[in-house]
This record gives sequence, C-alpha cells and structure tokens, in this order.
Amino acid sequence: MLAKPNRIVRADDYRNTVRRGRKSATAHCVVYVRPESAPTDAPRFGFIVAKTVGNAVVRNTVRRRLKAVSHELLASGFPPERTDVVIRALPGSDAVRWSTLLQEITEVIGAKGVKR
RNA sequence: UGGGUCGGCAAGACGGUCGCGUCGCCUCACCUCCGGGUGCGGCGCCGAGGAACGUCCGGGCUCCACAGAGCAGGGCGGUGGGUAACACCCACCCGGGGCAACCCGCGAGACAGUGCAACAGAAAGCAGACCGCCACGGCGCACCUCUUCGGAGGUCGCCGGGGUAAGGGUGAAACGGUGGUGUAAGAGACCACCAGCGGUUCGGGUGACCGGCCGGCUCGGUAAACCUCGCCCGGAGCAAGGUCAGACAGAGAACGAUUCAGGCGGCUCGCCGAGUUCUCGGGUAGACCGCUGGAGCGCUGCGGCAACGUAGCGCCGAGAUAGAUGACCGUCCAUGCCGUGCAGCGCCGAGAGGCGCUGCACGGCAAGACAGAACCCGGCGUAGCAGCCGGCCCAUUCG
Repeated sequence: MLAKPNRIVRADDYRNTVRRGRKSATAHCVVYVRPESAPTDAPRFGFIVAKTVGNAVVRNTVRRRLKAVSHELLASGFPPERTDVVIRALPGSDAVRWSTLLQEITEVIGAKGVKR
C-alpha cells in the first residue's frame, strides 16, 4: 500500500506535524498537513488510531484503509513534495463506506496543496 | 425418526485491479581498506489464531556468588502412570447425581492439640432428659365393684423418690438403622439383615481399594478454621542480556577495606569481594545481535486400555518495530427476512376456494462469529454466529 519512504516513523516527526501542521477535520478524521518538512522529496503519511476507535482488529483495519486512501492520493499526485500528513481516526471511522472516506480526505488534502 | 451424551473437523471459496514485509536471485548506479556495503527496479518463496486473547500455572533461554545449605514463606494433596515440567493429561478407586450413555468432586489427617456451630430445639459434645411411658409408696367430701360393714380391689387425679429413652417435636447433624424377641415400661439386653469400627485373619490387585471370615457391639460434624503429615519450589525477567554509535557536567554527603561497605528477594550460614549508597543538577532512550529449525509438523510401523513413547521416511510453516500479512470490486457458497410459483400434509367450507406448516425453484434486501503474532513452547481459563462428521445411550416405528 505505502512504501517505507512514504511513512512517518519517528515520534518527533509525528509531534511536529500535529503541533505545527494545518489542521482540518472531516466527519470521521482529523487531518494535519505540514508542507516543506520531509527530508526527501517523497511526501510522507502517518496515522493515529486511538483505542476509542475499537479493539486491535478494528484499529488494524482502519489503519489499513487509511493507508489505501493515501496510496490513491499518491497515485493521483495530490500531496506536494516534502509534505508530511498525519491522519487521526475518530471513533466510528470503522463503519464508513470506502467511497465516502476517500472523497472526504481527498477534498481536505486537495484544498491544502497544489497539484504536482 | 425424536431426544440426550461424548468427541473430532473447519474457521467461507474463486477471480480481477492496486499494494505491503522478511528472505533468496538478477540488472543498473554509487562507495570501497577489494572481504564487501548502500540504493532504485524486476522475478521467486513464504506471510496471523484456535483461541494469536486473559497473563492464571509449568518449563526452555538469559543474567544475578560457583545458583549452594537451613529457617521462614508459598504451592500441591485418592492411587498408578504420562511428561522437560505442571495446578495439565490418561486409566483406575471412592463418594454423589442420572433409567442409561455419561457427568460432577480445590477427594491426606478430626484417638497430637486448640477452636467453631446462627436460627430452631429439652439438649450441639458429654452426656444428660422437655413432653411422654412404667411400676412402687403416700394422699383424696372423687368414681366403680365386692363385703363378714372392719375393710379389700380397681380407675382417675396430685405429690415423692426411682426406672427408661422406644415414641413426639427441632435441626445440616441428636450417641447406629429396619424388623422381631423380650420387658413393669424399655434399651444391642438378645436375634436376623444393613451401615460403621477393630483384627497377629484369608483371598484378589503394583496400588488406592474390593470381597470373605471373626470379634465385641459403637466412639458426631467442621481442616475452602488454626494446625499436623508427605512431596515440590532460589530470584528476576527479551525493556532478560550483549555489541556498536552518540550525548552530557558535574557537585555534595555517608560508609568501607586480614572486613557485619556492598552483592546473591527476607534471616542465619556459606560464597564473591573494591568501591557502594543517597541527594541535587544534566543527558540518552538510535542501530545491530538475541530472533526463530523447534520438548517442531505429517505419514507408516511397533509397544501401551489410554495419555504417550519409539523407529523409518518426508517437509520447512511469519519475524514486524508508528509495528508487514492488506484495500477495493465481481461471481459463487452457506444464513436470515420478504415476495411469487409448484408439490405434499392438516384444518375450515355444500362448493368455488381460504388459512397454516414443510420442501423445492426464482427475485429482492440484509449480512459473514470471536478476535491480530511481538523471545519460544506445554497447559488452563475465557470469547464465540451458523455448520459438517462420527461413537455411544434412551424412547418409538418397521422387519
């Protein structure tokens, strides 16, 4: 779905993106976008799924669907280079239809960034 | 056919589009101390569970003296086996439940000692006696019978000192149970059977125990109360532990070296032994190893009632670290509900027909249990929708 270079893996990077990135909410997620922060050209994604969302199986599924959404975005060239994105899933996001989820996040990311 | 009981299997299938992680191979690029390393891309293999879960037991592994001894503490508790080990498993015994298959039991000891038992009941542990039963003695404006008229006998009531514990009632439990003999009334006082106890007794079994014989007739429960007995247990845990890289800033106090500084959870011994502990302040929490081939899995043979053991052959089946093992779509498969049609059965109706149940076909909708590895095994416990298969038992029908 998402290759290693497209993932945020350091706690510091999460912290900076959540604190300093621009924040916008959809019906099921909170999205933080911070441009010009990644060390390489590749945009990076990170995901936060709290225990309030569900048990381990549900959290895994939610995170995998968000990764699939991010992959769709990358394929259509949406997040600009060197941009960090953190998506925080809210309770209830396990029951959303796939098309709805994709549309919501695409709108938010598309409004924040310029198409490459 | 219906009901019950025990056990096993499986954990939706197939396809398409786009992807992820470990490992192996290849191409290209870069670096090189020429061993190799890093990165992009391609191909191939593999990629969650029966409970991966809870973390309740037991082990492996690692470190803590050389992992030792005693005490304390903890765990276990029918017997015999299995196992690396267990609180697990198998077989058997005993007790209880069930017509039965089968299920259930925190299954040692109450003649070592201490303690406990609400309510009820006369009485709860050592014998005793509330109601009652029984003779004996005394008393009576009581009653009946006989009378030689003096009284005698009996019934009833009261009192007295005795005998007795069968019956009543309470309780979870009342000093054996049932039936008889016996007696003034009764009682293991005696007898038969049963239950329990004891035996230098006989037989069976490795054993727990079982059966027989003999004996005198009897002695409560509770150890998920203290306790006693037997067996077992050193502690901490993969953030164990180790290598490399990197960062910072030290200061003060106490104790101590042929040793009771300190270390091995507590105490004593024993061992090791040169730095240890505390306070204030500051810093790092990166990479690699451990890390997955193992008490491993499958088949067949042999031993064993079984758990299991063993031999041969074959196989390799996850190693992530903001944490891979997937996302979306389609078809089929079971499942539930609704509708339509057909068939069978039952009921209602004079009839046309109507209603209900079951099965099949088609269409639509819903929806796919519980749940996600993190050092690894063996168990236990818990969660769990709908299924499939088999053994056994009971009832019924037919032969």
